[in-house]
Amino acid sequence: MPARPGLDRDIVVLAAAELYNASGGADVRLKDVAARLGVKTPSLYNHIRGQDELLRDLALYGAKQLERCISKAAIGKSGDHAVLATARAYREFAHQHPGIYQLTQRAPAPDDDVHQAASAQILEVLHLVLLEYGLSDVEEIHAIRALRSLVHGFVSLELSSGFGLPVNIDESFQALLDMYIRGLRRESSPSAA
Amino acid sequence: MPARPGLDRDIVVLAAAELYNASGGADVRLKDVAARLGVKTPSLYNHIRGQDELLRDLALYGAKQLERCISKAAIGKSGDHAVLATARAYREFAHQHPGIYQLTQRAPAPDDDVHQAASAQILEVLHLVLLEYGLSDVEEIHAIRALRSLVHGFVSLELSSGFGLPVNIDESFQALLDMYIRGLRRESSPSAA
DNA sequence: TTGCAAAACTAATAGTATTAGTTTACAGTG
DNA sequence: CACTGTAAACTAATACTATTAGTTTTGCAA
Repeated sequence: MPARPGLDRDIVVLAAAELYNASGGADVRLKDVAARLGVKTPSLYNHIRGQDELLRDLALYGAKQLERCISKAAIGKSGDHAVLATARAYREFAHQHPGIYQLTQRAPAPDDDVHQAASAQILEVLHLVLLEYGLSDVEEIHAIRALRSLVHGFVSLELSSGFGLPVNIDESFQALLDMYIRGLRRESSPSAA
Repeated sequence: MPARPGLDRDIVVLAAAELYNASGGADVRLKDVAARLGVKTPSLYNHIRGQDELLRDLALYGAKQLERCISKAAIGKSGDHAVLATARAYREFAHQHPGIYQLTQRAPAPDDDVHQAASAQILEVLHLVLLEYGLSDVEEIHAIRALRSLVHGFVSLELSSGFGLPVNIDESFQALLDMYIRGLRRESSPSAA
């Protein structure tokens, strides 16, 4: 005689998200998700199609959260301050949601318009942040790719304990961003601002 | 009546490596590895302890290969040329061995001295490449972390199809390295070399 | 030639995802 | 207030993979 927990898809995704974050990116089994919700594994299938779809849902959920997070950080700021704030918010998001962050790195399926759009939103934020540097289209593409590479690479190494010493990591990140910003300025004003 | 293929650990690891690269980083099952070697799955256990150890062996194998690859690229070069060559070799390695490259990102277990040493070797190469910039210890730590972040981030996004447009990716990478090198020089000689 | 050790095999176990089919709880209707 | 249909839980069953146990075969060495 099952008491009805009143699940729905969002609740399942949220529970999975918490488990992923708690485990720092390791495998999470449907069994564990079900257990956390006080339910047997097959019951999840009333709300999700399966494991693959759940991972996609988590990636989408993460992308939306990440986008909101960096957007808010950049509100009311401009130029270098906006770039710094965005990058820091990005890194902080990865720290606070390590499991979900890693899932957001899965590329959306080519035919998954919703997920594609969510990814594009993140790029849009970076575009807006870089607007006032007055870069050409091509320069901006390079600049966005550079920023993403920089920040993702740093965060990714950091999360996988790639940096041996725990000290000075914040400083390293800051130094990296300083370098990026100097590079930006150089492109935007050949005569040095 | 089994004909003996004459396997050993290295052959198993190599076969797995090829499968990982061919699949671009997706899951590879012991079943597949066994099949490629013309053997039943349990026979693999005569040579490896299990899946986990195989992954660790692959990561180690990859780390050694990567180290050799970037070392060779930097031989006979100095300064900016050495940095560029190293970064390009790193990226090229990831292109040519996408599956193994991703496995090399798994952090070695703290008590796995051999694997730890192989990872350290890679850092050692970067250290040597940066030597002649005359950085302080702290500056060098930042510079190494920056370079790793940069290159790994770029390659990682690239491999996961993170960059929408296939055009100009080489240029983006070059622009990123140019930025890094300018940053390096600035630190090494405040009065501009 | 014989015997031993390594390395293959088959058979069996365990864990997870998934599907099929059954049952129960709740919401809306008479 | 009883009745019924549906959604969502359950149990049971299937498939796939990793792993272990125990058996057999091969090839080398005495």
